[in-house]
Amino acid sequence: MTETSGNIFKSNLIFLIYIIIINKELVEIETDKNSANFNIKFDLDKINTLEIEKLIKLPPDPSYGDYCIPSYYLKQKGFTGSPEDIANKIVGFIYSYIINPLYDINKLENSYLQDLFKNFTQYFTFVNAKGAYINFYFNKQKFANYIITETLTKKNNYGRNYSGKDKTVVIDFSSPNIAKPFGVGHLRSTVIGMSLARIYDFCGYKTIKINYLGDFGTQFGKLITAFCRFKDDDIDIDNNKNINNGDNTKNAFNLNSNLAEFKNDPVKFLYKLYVKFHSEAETNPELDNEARIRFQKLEKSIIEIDDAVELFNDTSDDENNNIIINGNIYDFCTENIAENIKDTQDNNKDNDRDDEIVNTESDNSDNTELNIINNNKKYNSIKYHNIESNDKIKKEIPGELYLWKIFRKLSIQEFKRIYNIINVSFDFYEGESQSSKLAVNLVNILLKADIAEKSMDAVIIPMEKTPALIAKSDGTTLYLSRDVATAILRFEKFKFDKMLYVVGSEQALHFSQLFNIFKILKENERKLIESEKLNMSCNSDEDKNNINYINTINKEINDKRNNNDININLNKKIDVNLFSKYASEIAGKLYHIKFGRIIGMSTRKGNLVFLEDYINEAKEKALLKLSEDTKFKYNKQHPDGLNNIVCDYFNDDELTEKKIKNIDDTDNSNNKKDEKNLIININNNDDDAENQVFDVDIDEIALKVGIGAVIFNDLKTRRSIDINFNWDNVLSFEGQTGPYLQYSVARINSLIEKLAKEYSFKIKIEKLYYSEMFADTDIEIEKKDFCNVQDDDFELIFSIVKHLSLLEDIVKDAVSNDEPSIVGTYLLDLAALFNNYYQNYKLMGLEPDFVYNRILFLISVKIVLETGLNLLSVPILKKM
RNA sequence: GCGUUCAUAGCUCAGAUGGAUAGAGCAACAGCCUUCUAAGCUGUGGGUCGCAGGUUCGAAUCCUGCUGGACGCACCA
Repeated sequence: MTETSGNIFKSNLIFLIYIIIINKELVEIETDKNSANFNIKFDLDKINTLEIEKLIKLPPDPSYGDYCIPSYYLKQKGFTGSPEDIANKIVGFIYSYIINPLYDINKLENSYLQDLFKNFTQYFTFVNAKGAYINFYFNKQKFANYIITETLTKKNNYGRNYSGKDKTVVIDFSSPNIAKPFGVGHLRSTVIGMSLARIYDFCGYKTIKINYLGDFGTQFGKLITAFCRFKDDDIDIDNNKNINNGDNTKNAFNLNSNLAEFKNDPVKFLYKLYVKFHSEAETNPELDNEARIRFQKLEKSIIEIDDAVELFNDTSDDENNNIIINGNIYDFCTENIAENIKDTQDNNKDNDRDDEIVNTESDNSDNTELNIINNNKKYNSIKYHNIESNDKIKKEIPGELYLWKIFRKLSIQEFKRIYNIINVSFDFYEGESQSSKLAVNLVNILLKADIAEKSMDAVIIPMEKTPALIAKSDGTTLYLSRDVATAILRFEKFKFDKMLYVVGSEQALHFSQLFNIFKILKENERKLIESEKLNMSCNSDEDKNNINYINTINKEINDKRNNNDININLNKKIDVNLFSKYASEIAGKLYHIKFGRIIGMSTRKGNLVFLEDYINEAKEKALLKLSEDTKFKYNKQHPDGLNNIVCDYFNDDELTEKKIKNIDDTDNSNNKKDEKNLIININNNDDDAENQVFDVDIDEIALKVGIGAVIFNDLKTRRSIDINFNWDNVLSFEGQTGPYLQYSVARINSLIEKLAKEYSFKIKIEKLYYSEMFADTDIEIEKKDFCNVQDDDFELIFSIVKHLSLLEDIVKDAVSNDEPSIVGTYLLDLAALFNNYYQNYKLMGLEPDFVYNRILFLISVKIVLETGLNLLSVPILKKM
C-alpha cells in the first residue's frame, strides 16, 4: 500500500474507489437495493493509492460537489459502457451498499471494511451522478472542523509531506559573477532557487543549496589589467565619461578617493573598471592581450600552487575580513602589489602577442611575465603571511593570484550582504576555479577513450546537433568541462538523487550538452574505465601532472552545513576512476530549471540595474505609502496607536546570522531568545501621537514590503515566460502582489490581537507568530467544533477551509513541476478569500464563544498564509 | 538556415497536465472607511484562447503547417 494524502476525507474516498474498482462485477450488475451481498472483495495490500488519487478531481463549481470522479477515467480500469452509465451504476452501488439503511454493514466479514463504510457515511453526506461525473459532497461541518484542527495541531508543519524522504536534492542557483554587480538577472535565479529549496525541504528532501560563483575565466585577466592600469583614474560610468585617461601610475595606490571607494563598495568599483576596460580596449588592443596573459598566469597559478584557492581563506568571517580591508595585509598589499604589477605592466609593453611570451619560456630570466609563474621572483610576486594561522613563514604568490583572491573575497562579502537583505542563504559557496584541475584531467581521459576528439586544435565531443566544446585550442578548459567536473565532485560528496541548475533559458544548449555528455559517458563506461587505467599508468610528464592534479584536487567539502564556504582539504586523495565510477549514476539526475528573461529592465539612465537600487526603489514607494496611510489609520482611527512593531523573520538561523552581522560593535552574548523578536518600542507619549508614528521603524517595514514586492513579482508567474519589466507593475502594491499577501497576514494579526484584548482571551499573541510556531501555543484545540453549519458565516468559512485543505497537493505540485508560482497563485486565491470574509463579516461584538472559535479559524488561515510566504521567501510582517 | 521557447480580456497573468459555463489582478466605470488596517471589499463592461487544419464522445490544453516575438547555434560564462 502506498502512502496516502494527509486529508482523511480524500483517503477515505480513495479506499472507496478502490473497492468499486475491484468489485467491478458487483457494480455492473444492477443491484437490487434489498438483496444484500456481503461478499465484497477487499485487499489492503494491493491498493495503489497514488494511482487512484489521480482519478479524484475538484469540481469547477461547489454546487457540483466537493470531490468528483469523471467516470470516463474508469474506462481504463475496465469499466464499460457510456460514461453516464458508469456514473449511474457506481452511484447505485454506493447507495445499495453504503448509504442504505436496509443494508447491515455489520454483516460484513471484514471489520476494516465495516469501519470504512461507517466512516464514509460520516464524511460524505451525498453522492450523485451528473452526466459523466460522480460527485461527492462533504459533511461540511465535519470537514471544516477537521481541517481547522489539522492546521492548529500541525502548525507550520501543516501541508508538509514526505514524498522526498531519504532523497537528496542539490540546488545550484544564484551563481553571480565575481567582481560584477548583483543585478536583477541574478535575482530571478536567486529567488526561484531559494524558493525551490524551501519547497523541496517542505517535501522531506534533504536539500543542499549551492552558490556556484563565476570566479574564473578570461574576464579576470581583464579585471586585473584594468585594476592595475586604471585604479587611480576618475571613472564615472554613470555619466558615461572617463576623466583622465592618462597613465597615472606614479604613485601606486595612494589612499586617495578611489581607494576609499574600492574599500567602500568594491564590487561597484570593479564594475566601473570593467566597463572602462571595454571602452578602452576598443581603441587599444594591447589591453586584451595583457588581459589574456594575466589570465593564463592566474589559471596556471591556481592549478600549480597547492593551496591557491585556500589562501586568505574565504571561510573567514568578519574578523578576518577586517584584516583584509583595514589592517596590515591590505596596506601591505596595496603598496606592494601596485608596484609589482606596474613592473610587469611595463615589461608587458614589449610583448605584444602572448605566444611570443609563451615561446620564450624559461631562458629569459628578465621576462617577468614568466617568472611570476615559474620562479616567484621578488619583483613579481607578493609576500604574505597568514595572520589567521599565525603562520610566520611568508609565502610568495603571483600578483594576479593575489588580486584575484582579494577581488573574490570582497565580492563574496558583498554578495553575502545582499543575500542577507533578501534573506537568502547557502549551504556551500563553490567556484569554478575549484574544478578546473579535474576538468583538465577529464579532457585527457576523454581524448584517450576516444569519446572526445580534436577539432581545429580544440577538443570536442561530437553530438547529434552542435558538438560540445570541452577545451580551447590553447588547452584551457571551458565552462562546460568545468561543469562536468563539478557535477562529478558534487555527486561524490552528496550522492544526490536530483541536481537542479536554476539558470536562465538562454543557456539551454549548454545544459543539454552537459546532460548529453553524461549520457555519452554512461554509454561508454567500458572505454572510460580503460582510459582511466591508461591514464594512471602512463609516464609522460604531462600525464604525471594530470595524475597529480587529480590526487590533489579538492574532494573534501566540509560537512558542516552552517559553514558557508568551501573548505578544501588537499591532503585527501581521491579515486582516479572518478568519471567511470559516477558518470553513469549521474546521467538522468540533472535538471535545468530554466526561466525566461527580464525584458526592458533598465534604470532611468539606461544602465544595468543593481539589485539594491531596485529594492530601494520599492522601499521608497512603500515608505511613501506607509507615511500616508499610517497617519490616517493609526492616528485618526486608532488613537492608541501601535505599541510595538515587530519585524519578523522566518528562520531562526538566518535571523541570528543577521543579528550578529548588525551588531558588530557590541559583544553580543545575550541569549538567543532576546534576539528573536526585534521589538521596536515606540514612546507612547500621548501628547504627540502624530509624530510618533514616524518614530516607528517604518523603514524596516517599508524594506520588507519592498522586498516582498520584488520577490513575489518574480515568483508569481510561470518560470518559462519572459517577464516584461515594468516599474509600475513592480512598484504596485495592490492586487496580485507580495504586499497584498503580507497585508492579509498583518490584518489577521491585528484582528486577533484586537479581539483577544477586547474579550480578554488568554491568548499569547507572540506565540502565534511564525518564527514562534514551534513553541506550544496556549490555544485549546481539544474543542472540535469551531464552526457550525447553522452559522451565518459558515459557507464563507467552508470555502476558505476547503482552500486550506489543498496546501499539501499544491506543494507537491510545485515540486513535481519545479514551479514556485504554483504556491504563489494559491496564496493569492487564499488571501482573496480571506479578505472577502474579513470585509463582509465583522466579529467584534459577537458572542465570546463564537468569537473565540473564529480566532482559532483565523489562526489556521494565518498558518497557511505564512507557510506559503515562507516557501516563497517573502518576508512576513506582523504589522504594516 | 537549424534548434529551443512563447502567443488567452486594452495591459500583466491563471487555467488543476484532454473534461462540466475560459478565470483573476491592473486600467475604466459605479458603490463601500462615526466596529475589527481602504496596501482592502462589492458590482458593471471587456474573449473567434495568434491563424488554418487534424486527432475523438470532448481541445485554450495533444499533432502538423503558417504568422509573429524572445533566446541559442564551438574556443565567453
